[in-house]
Amino acid sequence: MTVERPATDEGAPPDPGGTAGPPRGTIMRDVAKLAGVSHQTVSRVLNGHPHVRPETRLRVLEAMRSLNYRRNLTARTLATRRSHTLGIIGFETTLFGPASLLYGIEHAAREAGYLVSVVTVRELDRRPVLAAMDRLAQHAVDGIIAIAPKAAITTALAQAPPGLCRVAVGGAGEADGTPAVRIDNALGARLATRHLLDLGHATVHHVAGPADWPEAAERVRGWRATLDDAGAPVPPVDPRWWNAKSGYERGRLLACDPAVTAIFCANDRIALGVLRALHETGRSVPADVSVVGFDDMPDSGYFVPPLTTVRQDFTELGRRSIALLLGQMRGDPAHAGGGDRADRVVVAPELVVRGSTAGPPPR
Amino acid sequence: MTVERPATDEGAPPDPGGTAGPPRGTIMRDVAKLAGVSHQTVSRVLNGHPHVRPETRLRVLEAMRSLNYRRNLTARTLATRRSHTLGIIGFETTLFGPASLLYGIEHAAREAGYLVSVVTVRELDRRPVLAAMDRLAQHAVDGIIAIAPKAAITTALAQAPPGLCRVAVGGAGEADGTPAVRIDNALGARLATRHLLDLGHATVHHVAGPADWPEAAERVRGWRATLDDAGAPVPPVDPRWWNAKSGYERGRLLACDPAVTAIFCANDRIALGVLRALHETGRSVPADVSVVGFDDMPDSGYFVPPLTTVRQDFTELGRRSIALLLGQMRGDPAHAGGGDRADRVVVAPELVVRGSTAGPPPR
DNA sequence: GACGACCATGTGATCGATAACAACCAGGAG
DNA sequence: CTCCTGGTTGTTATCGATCACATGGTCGTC
Repeated sequence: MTVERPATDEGAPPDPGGTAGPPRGTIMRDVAKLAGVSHQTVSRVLNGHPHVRPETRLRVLEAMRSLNYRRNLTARTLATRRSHTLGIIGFETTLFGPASLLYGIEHAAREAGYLVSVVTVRELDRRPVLAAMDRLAQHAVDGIIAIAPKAAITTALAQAPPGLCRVAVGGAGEADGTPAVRIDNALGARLATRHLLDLGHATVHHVAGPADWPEAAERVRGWRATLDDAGAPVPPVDPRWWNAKSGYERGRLLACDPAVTAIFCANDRIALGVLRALHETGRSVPADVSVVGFDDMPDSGYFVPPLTTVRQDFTELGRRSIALLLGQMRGDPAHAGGGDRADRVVVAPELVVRGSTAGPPPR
Repeated sequence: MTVERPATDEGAPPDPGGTAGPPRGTIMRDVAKLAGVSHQTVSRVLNGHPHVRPETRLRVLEAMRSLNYRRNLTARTLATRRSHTLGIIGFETTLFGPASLLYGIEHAAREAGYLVSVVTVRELDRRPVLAAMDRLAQHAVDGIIAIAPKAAITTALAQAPPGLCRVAVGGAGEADGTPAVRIDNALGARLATRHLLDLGHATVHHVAGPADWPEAAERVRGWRATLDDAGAPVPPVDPRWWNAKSGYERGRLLACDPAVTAIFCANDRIALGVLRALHETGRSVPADVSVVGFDDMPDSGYFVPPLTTVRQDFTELGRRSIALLLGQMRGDPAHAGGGDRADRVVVAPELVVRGSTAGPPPR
């Protein structure tokens, strides 16, 4: 029977992969030959199929080890149509939030046995997002996760090549058929605003992020709703970019108004600018004015003073988005998308109280 | 001759890719059939080979367009052994520096026609780095770029699977055979220290980064050399982690010593902590103490006061590392590695003077 | 003792491209 | 007119895995 015969007979082909020639890596056939089995049996061992005699399995494993065999994932992908690679479309990935998201996603993907390929887009138009998806699709990714802070990305996602699973993470998760994972921005804004009102402030001013970013809009919404609920007046907002410069400029104006005693900023960078503006105009924080941020960047605790802020758990966000994507790929109906509720994951943020908030100054 | 015959004869196979069946994408054969040529001719058109009649080429292109054909890169990779994918091994990619590097690398790679796959490692031991390389190698990347701030990564890189090109970016570029791209950290430190000395300070204190990070060590070296050259005393250093907490703790100590009038910090985050410590102890910046950072993070210009710092051009760094890697892959001898000098690219940083530096206080 | 079920394994086709080689055609040299 | 050369195209093997199916044993059963 075949098991007993030595590994070197078999009609004696003229040793094509012999000693000469370019150093081609060891392949399944080499392992099979050494173990005295067929390549198919090697494949079975590799994929953990049942119906392989333990003794045979050991012999194959031993052969793989001694030849230092690694399977060629390209060939596997071609045959199975599954690349075990996920595509990530990123935007502004040098910022702390997106970078953290990327980090969390990569980690979760690896644990699930996937490699991630990253494409960053510089503008949030439909065109470059479609191009990115196309590129990823050509590279045969099994699914796509888009870091999608603006609606343009999400709508572009809906036009993905059919059959390619996708998930949007971040943004506001507008319902347009693409499963999404996001932070509850409105809740975060409520927590911040509530905190300030509870400290006794008559109202809370807000330095908002860009108006066309759903995340910024949601934070405005949560802030306004909380003020309304409390019967507090709602000051005007003037949306700006997510950086310290915006906070500084807006802060200089707010600082002139002695009625301003509490400011909720759309993110920590804006808060940094606001803090500097207040400092420069001689308004002390938190004695004269309280400030709250959003994100909990790594060093927010070392601003002057340490910043009270709303923490987003980006790692969790990454984990949840991978889970959602994999569920969808598995055909799990709970994640199928399209109107059902399980395809909208919302993660709760958390208020971190530090030294930049206190009660209003006595009048 | 074959060109004239309609696309539908050819022994009439029973329309295998017809209307029924699973929606398999269009492949080269479909295009070939529609254009009335062989699949090989389609391949020639796709790869821009000469010796294709212009008329034929147009017919093929037209067929590709009308079928919305996209070539299967997996099959191409299997046949050519080139995946047009690069592997990136990242460390601490949520920090501004590495995140920017990643961004720059991805951009440059895309322009060169490559996709990037990212693996982040959590510890800088040899083991996880080797595992990361292994994973990337299995996915058939054409080359590897490692964001390599510590020596452990670089030495691990040297053990990469033979034949796999690699480049280290960041770190200090220790000569161990791996081509490397890096910032001239010593020069950056010199610029900062020189700037402070030129302002009239008797000496410059330094809050260093972790001792086992070559980048931190190089900055210490540049700082010390500059002091030596000027005949200034060299205060002791106490290496710490790259965050604001370190700067704060060290800053509290330095603030107690009235002789301290100038502090050079190993990065902007440390500088943030130092600024806070000085502020809390009532030492004014820059009137009493001058502070310089390193990195030029996005909001350093909005610290209190705006931070004078050393700017690293991460985008350029990414561009250069891709260029080096591609040159090496091309077999270009100028980039071959192994003792020759062209495989050590050093990028010069730049001093950005803002409001945190001034002359020493009058005694 | 013949039959079928089931385990263990091998054989050949297939995934979708590229590479190597052969075939056909036209035109110029001898 | 024949031969040779080189542009244009087709045919077949190949990359390295998986998948579908066939095959040859072992075992229990009637």
